[in-house]
Amino acid sequence: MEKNMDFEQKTLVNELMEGKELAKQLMGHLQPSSSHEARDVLVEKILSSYEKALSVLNWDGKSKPLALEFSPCSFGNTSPRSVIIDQDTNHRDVFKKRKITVRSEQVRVPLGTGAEGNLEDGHSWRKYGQKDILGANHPRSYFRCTHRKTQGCLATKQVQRSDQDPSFVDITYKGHHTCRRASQPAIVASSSLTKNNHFPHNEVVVKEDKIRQSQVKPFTLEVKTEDLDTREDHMFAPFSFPSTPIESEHNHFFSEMIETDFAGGFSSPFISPATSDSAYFSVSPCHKMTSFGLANNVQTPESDLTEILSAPTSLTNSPMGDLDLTLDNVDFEMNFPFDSPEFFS
DNA sequence: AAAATTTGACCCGT
DNA sequence: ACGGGTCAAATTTT
Repeated sequence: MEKNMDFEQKTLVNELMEGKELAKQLMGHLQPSSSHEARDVLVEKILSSYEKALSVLNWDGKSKPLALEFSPCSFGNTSPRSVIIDQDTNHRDVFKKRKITVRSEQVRVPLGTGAEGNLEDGHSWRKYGQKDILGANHPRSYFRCTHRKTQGCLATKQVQRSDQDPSFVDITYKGHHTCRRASQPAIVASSSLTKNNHFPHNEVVVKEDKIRQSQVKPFTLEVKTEDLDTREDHMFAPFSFPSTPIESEHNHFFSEMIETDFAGGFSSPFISPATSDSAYFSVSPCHKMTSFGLANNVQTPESDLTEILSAPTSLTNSPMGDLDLTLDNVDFEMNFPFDSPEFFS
């Protein structure tokens, strides 16, 4: 059984077992005599485990919960196979090797910013392939997170020179970064943001269609979302958009975006022509900067939020004003080939 | 020596 | 069969 598990499964089981173990430890600290700090640390670790487990499933952990259905025996000592997700009317086995959907986001950045390479977008990348793409003038490069082997981080990105404007590259980020970053470029960017007063606050534009907006807003980060996956075998609930403007932290959509799609760590000071019926909301980076601990290994929505808000500053000197950031659903294979079984055994 | 990149081969879905 | 994505050996860079 264990030998047949692929990497995600091992990671998932590992994280869940870790969480279970930590919860046990927490139980031991429930007496009033036990230290508050010890409990806090354990709670943090448990949350971290859950975050990681969810991210393996490409689920952000904050969106509306799915209808989880457990078979009668699943609360006992049964294998994870008994955990079933009920999406639509089909019962689905989490560990079946089948397609699930994860989102990706696409950004267009000018050449020379560094983001097209393996740095400058907040993460380090290792190139693992290049391919000539039919109908494209330039080859597409494939990168994965440098920490794939050491930390099992599954984030990837594809970089391709734009055909329309060869001075731009299109970067498609896929998957979550589950790695912890030794250095936090986002923090550096944040501090530079405070120095750099060109952009008193950043905005995230959420739009539901591709209607063009007349006014271009410099250094607005635009997120375009589409549900591209029309297949019936969704594992997870498709995106749903709020019909009203986003209400900060209570909004599932916002946190889902931040958590899920900016894990790629792009830097996007550029903007696209916005839409006429976009929902705008602004978040003060200063506010967010004070709202979390920077030294935390755990990837929190706040840390990602900071990343998204501050990252643009690394590219803010660019004269370019256009960025299309699309947030699409793409397919992701659960049986992702992974060649380092020694990592979890 | 280790890490990163290059590149043809291979795999898999359509 | 074809095209996109990944693997992995060879090569280059650090």
